[in-house]
Amino acid sequence: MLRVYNTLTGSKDPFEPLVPGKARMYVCGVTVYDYCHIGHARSALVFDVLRHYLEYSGFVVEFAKNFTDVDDKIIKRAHEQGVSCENITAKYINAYYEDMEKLGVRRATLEPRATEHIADIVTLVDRLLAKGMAYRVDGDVYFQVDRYPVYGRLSKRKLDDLQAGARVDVDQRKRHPMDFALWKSSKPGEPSWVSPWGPGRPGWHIECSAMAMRHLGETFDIHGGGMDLIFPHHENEIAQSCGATGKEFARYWVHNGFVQINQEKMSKSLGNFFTIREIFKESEWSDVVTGEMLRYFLLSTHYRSPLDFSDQSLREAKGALNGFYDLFERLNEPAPSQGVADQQMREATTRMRQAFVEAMDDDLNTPTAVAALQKLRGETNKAIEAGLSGEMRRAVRREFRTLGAVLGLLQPDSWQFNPKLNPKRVGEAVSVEIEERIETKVVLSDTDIERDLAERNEARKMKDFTRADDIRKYLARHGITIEDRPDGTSRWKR
RNA sequence: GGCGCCGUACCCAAGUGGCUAAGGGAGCAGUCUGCAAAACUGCGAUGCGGCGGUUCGAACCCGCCCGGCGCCUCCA
Repeated sequence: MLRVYNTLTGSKDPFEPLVPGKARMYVCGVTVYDYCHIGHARSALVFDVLRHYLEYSGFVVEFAKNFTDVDDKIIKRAHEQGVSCENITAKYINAYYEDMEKLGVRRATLEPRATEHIADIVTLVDRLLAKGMAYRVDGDVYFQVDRYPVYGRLSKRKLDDLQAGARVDVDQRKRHPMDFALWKSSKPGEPSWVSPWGPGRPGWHIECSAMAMRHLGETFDIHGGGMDLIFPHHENEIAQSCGATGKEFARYWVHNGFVQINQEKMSKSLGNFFTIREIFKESEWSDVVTGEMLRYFLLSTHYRSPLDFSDQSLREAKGALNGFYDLFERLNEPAPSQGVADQQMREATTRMRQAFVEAMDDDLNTPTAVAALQKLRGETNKAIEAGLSGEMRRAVRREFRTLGAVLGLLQPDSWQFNPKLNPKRVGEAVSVEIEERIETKVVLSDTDIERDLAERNEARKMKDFTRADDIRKYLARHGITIEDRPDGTSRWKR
């Protein structure tokens, strides 16, 4: 049974959904005013994996992930560029879909937008006003935090502590410094909707409460997002939701850790920011390969731990994945109908599947789950060595595909031996790091490589091994590895 | 000032009270190969930042110290 770390309780809690067999989750999506960075990628991937694993475990998953499409930053960006807010949000929603597709992150089953739920938001604010948990100041409406007695239960903070730490100028019209806006009156030129309190727009936190309740009900199972959302965003969501309904809001609060650069949080001020599209653009590998490298890298650390992004870590992910795809090539080779290692392979597969499930059950321990796949890779290679039937080979490949699918890995039939997946920037010079030196190589085209390979095989037939090895060395300098097969043919990979 | 996290081999990274401290990458040696690649076999932390303590027993619990980081303000 799956156990997830619940920020609310501070412990790994068994996942028991409200409705048996059904898992309802809401994840805070992005504010669409800029391109997504690798941190967004991590968050999106973590919850995509959680969803996959819930499905693998037999749950029907209802998964809502919102777009925040009305917000100060969007308005600012629109003003800067002299375009409408819709212009900005449409552009970055599109970019988001492109990036996520390359990462292999599926769309949520529901993708609500704040601007499409103004009526729900107004109703919710009204409820809070009626209950005396919110108050009006001019055209604004604020949530009054001291009317919600357990404010701070998610982030484990006390209102008094927060007051002491407040560093921001406090709006004097607020009754308590931590009161936050549910509804903001809009200035001229800002997006605006009619409301009982005058023209305005929703505050940041209220949209998630309204959309989650609308689509998943007043109480649902999982609410997720990045660590940084614990306070104040999720804290405020809880306060206003529970305040309005008197019921529990989300039952499990799941938060992912940050991506860092050189042990420091990524931030625009430090200039250590990598957008997803930047990484794909600069990768020397095709999008399919780069996407899988990124996923492997992001899942090789537990989702709650900080994770340091670097070129080296991506390269290591590539190296680790190569082993799997080398194995899949081997599994495709001709095999006997009876294998002496079949039985032992069957047992190893069962063992590894159990290890995989056990790891994922333990708060989505993807590093250990990946280790189980690696272990199975070793066992399979050994079994092939000993003799593995064709039928068993196909069964093992299916197993890798099934378990890999939970993590979004190991799906392509072929990888490094599939020329279609690899060539990129043909004819261009790229920098490669070889033994801590940066060298330049030219990316060869497939036809160039095939031609050289044919020439080399001619030389080999003539026993001109000097010539053959020269060609091998030449290709090696350009990052091409040749594999000679027992039948005399050769294949190559980048 | 308040709250919290991390420090495991050359690198990445599981493990959080009890069999020989997972797994990957890199490395070295061997088998195989015309040479390679891949694969296989073997090697690699007597120790888990340091020092104390609790315990029959600790990388895992407690205390102190050292080093690094996050949140308290928009942020995945």
